This record gives sequence, structure tokens and C-alpha cells, in this order.
Amino acid sequence: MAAKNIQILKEVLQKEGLRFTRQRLAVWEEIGTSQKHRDADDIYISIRSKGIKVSRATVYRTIDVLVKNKLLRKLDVGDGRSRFESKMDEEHHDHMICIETGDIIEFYNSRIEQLQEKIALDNGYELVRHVHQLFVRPIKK
Amino acid sequence: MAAKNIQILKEVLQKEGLRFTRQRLAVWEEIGTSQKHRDADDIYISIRSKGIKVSRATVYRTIDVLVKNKLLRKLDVGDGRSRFESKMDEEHHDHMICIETGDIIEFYNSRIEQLQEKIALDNGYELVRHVHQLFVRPIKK
DNA sequence: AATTATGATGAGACTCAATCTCATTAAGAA
DNA sequence: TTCTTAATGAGATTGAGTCTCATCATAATT
Repeated sequence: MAAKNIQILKEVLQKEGLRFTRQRLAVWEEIGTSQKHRDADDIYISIRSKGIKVSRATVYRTIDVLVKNKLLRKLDVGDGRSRFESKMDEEHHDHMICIETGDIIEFYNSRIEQLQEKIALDNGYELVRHVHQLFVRPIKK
Repeated sequence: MAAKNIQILKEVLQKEGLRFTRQRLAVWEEIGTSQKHRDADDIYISIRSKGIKVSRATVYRTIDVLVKNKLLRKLDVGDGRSRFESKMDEEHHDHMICIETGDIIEFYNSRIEQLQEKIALDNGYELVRHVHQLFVRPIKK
């Protein structure tokens, strides 16, 4: 992973008053280089398989820090296990989940984004974050 | 509860090849007469407090049947406990959740509903259901 | 480089919503 | 009323996620 990305992690840890450790780096690198939408145990197993010593507790704790600092996004696909995706160099998007294959497809619609802000505002609130998932089925030809 | 509503439950149970039992009726009545956005344990406790004998297992099992048959909607507000709301005589709506008070406010926007259908279709899918929640904070004056 | 204060880690216990097991009970057909 | 079979319930189990606390490692200081 690029030194630049390690620097981002270091800055976040410093901001939070946390130390830069091998384990935190391992989690950060694992998330940065891997495919998307992985669960915590997946990340844990993967780091261990590379010979780096880490515990589930540390993986969860590090993920929390990254989510809090918006380097990582927590995603609930409705099966009880949270999925995570890096927000590095990423545009905001939401997800379509295929109920037949489990595939996760990203989408973005600026009109919906605007409307969400407006709905919150009209009710006297400011929008902090949102969850928007479409559960879909392939159209049979 | 109106006899009409009991009939609806009976029809669903018949369609599913399930028996009409006191416990299933109790769950159905509890959900029909209560306020919205309740969790399973809440419903369980409330039925018990009325002197009707029921177990958590049965409450969960009955809820599953009702959700499957669209008499009930399962709602994930992000705290690990599912909430449920009756779909009887209800227009479709989504939810805003206040991150300060926990209040749940309903909203409906037809343009968003249309756009969701379109997004799915444009990707070769049909929309089966969706999850849309806005996590909001009151605007301080 | 060695010291040291303190934050980080890890093994495993724990939590809690939800599900499962299976002996017992009850629905409802005949 | 009988009888077949589904439904129920008490409690065990599951599984994601959190917590504890003895031990370890970071990094500032000397």
C-alpha cells in the first residue's frame, strides 16, 4: 500500500490520540487492498492468513475508529453481519442487493440525494447520514 | 379487534397451511392495537401482561409469518433490535430516525419511489423491496 | 540505547437478539 | 370423542459484536 495511505491512517490516529500499531496498520492495509463489502471476520481471517498476529477484538476496535473517521463505511445488507467498504477515493453511492445471487451493485442518484436533504429539512432536521438499499431480482427474459 | 381483521389472519394462515391458534391470534391483536415501531420482546411482554400464555419462540415465529405475508413490516433502525409495524390500512412510507432522541418519523416521497424503480430497471432488475432511512438531528435554533 | 508511563492487544468470557430442540399440548378433521 | 399432526414452550444454542484484564508494545524522555 502506498505510503500516502499510511499517512492518512497516521493522521486519523493522531487526531484521535491513538498509537500507530502493527495491528491497526494491518487492518487498514487489508481494507485498502481488498475487494468491497467484506465482513469483520473475513478481514480478520485474511490478516491472520498473511501471518500477522491480530485478534477479533482489535479488528472490531480498529474498524470502529475508521468508521468514525469516515475512512470506512458500514453497510447493513440485512443478514445480521455488517459489511465494510473503504471510502478512499470513492464517490458516495448506495446499494442494490440481488436477493437471488447476493450480488451487491452500487448506484448513485443525485436527485434522490437532494430529496433526502429536503425531506429532513422540511421536518426541522438536518440529514446526518442515510441508509438506502434496493432489494432486487433479475428480470427473466 | 374487529372480526374483519381476524378474518384476514385466518386467510393468511389457511394460505400457509397453518392452524389458527390462540397464540397467533394474540400476536396479531397485539400488533393491530398497539402503537408502531415495537420490538419483538415488547410485543411478547405486552401479551403476557394481558394474561395470555405465549413464548418468545411463538412470537418470533408468528411475526415471521406476518412479515412473509406482508401484514407486518420489519424495520431496522440500526440498534440491533428489529422493530415491527402493521401494514393494515397503511400507505407505504419510509422512516427518519432522530439520532438524539430516537424518535421515528415517517415520510413518503413519490419521486423517490419512482426513481428507485427506474434505477433497478436500468440495471436489469425488478425492485422487490427497499430500505430507506434518514438519520437526522434536530436543527438548533 | 535504555528507561518508563501508559495505551494497545488478545484470549476468552460475556451479551443479547434471534433461532432451534424436542417433549408436551392442542387444533380440527372425521 | 377420537386421533393425527401441527403448534407450543422452556430452555439450550447460535453468532455477531463487546468487554475484561493481565500482558505487551509504543514512543516520549533521558
